[in-house]
Amino acid sequence: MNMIDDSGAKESSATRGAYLTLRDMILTGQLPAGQKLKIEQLRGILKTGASPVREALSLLTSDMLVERIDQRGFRAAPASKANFDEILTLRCTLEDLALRQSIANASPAWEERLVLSHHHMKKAAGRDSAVFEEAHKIFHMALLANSGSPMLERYCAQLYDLNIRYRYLAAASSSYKSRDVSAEHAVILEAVVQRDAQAASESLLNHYRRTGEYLSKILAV
Amino acid sequence: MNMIDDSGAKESSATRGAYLTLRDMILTGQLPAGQKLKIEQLRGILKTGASPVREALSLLTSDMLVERIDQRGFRAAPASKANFDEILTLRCTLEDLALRQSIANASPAWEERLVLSHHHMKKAAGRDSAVFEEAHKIFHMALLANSGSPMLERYCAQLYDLNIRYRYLAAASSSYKSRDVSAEHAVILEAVVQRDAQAASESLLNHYRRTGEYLSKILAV
DNA sequence: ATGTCAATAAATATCGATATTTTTAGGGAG
DNA sequence: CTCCCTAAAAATATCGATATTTATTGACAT
Repeated sequence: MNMIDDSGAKESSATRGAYLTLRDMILTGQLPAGQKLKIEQLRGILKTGASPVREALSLLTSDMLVERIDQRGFRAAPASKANFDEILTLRCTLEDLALRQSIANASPAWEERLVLSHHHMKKAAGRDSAVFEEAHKIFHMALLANSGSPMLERYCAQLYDLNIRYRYLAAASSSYKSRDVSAEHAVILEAVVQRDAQAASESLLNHYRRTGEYLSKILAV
Repeated sequence: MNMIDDSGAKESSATRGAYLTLRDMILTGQLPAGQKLKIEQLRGILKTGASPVREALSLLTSDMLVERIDQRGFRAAPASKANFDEILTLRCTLEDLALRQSIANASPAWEERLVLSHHHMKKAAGRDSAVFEEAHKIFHMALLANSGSPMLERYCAQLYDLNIRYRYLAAASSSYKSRDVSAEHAVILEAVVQRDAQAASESLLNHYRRTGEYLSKILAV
């Protein structure tokens, strides 16, 4: 009956907490790709029982962030240039589809949501990297959020996260500052507002491919 | 040390056993779409502890066959015409991509594997429905298995299963006998052997869309 | 009647202990 | 020196019991 404690937020369930923490640790590289994830070890970090840890790892399997080998435990999903290229290709295919569907279903509410998330992202530009990352994801997901296709959006979100992981892996988000990504974002938004699906898709895909090229060099095999 | 017992197969882990059984029960409709999945109830059916059941359900979340509502348990993923249409669209997009990549990477080994799986499927045509279903899936997955893109193949396999579920839902595989699907399969295979990506993709997508139309009518809202 | 609230029942989530399995390490035989 | 087999250690997987949370029921006041 004493939930007045710690962070103030609702730590709904131990499993969910473990899931979110582990997810973050893998995305940011605190848990390196390919590393064995031992239950006892994680129990220590997450300060919870074995069941929630185990269940969180099972859930992370959905997101392809963790691999499960029957009877032999879990490991952080391995990373490779081939995997990165695959993610980029899939992202281009699926986001193209999602963006076009979103534009086809365009509504004032969606447009407003887009403008707002773009605004928030711009405001977060100078701030803490983690804050910007969050806003950046929200903007990009908002672009796809009107497709009327929940599964498609889920796949896109998954792939987005997998891609983020490579960004962290390739040297703590230095890629953003070196290029004028904010101009690219503005171009995408403008095309969407104009309901120009072709232009929107092209600029979105180029946005990804440029970052992809950059990361590819760094990941060079 | 006495593993001489029952079925003869290796029931590797309780979790895996539960996963496979539950998966089958959901795909075939023994566990109806949207149904609440209570741990105790499943424990009885699967004759195992709560932990493996829970973990199996978490894993089925990956496959979008089970929904997890934090603190409120699990339920079989709901089914709807909208969901069915979404699956069909995604399947067409992703399998098109996978098939074209597979053909681009074509090799004698892959071609032989294809011919064999096609042969096995034909032999299984008259047999038990479950046997044919298995062979049918293997043939279709073999078409995509040369894409060099594991994630893409995983998505395709997932979507294939989700689609199967609707077939069961729409009246126990009567759709197969009513149409000459075996001819369609032969056409696809032939196009692939000829390395004609365009023709292969078109016949594959038509194959799906025809079945889709048929099911759509039955699922009529 | 109807809506609210407390008490009860049911189900989920979590813990701690134990059984199983895999990995590691050590000690001869070839 | 290498290979294989066995014993010990470590880690995973599973069970049974308990704590928490959600859902249900029925009494009571409006």
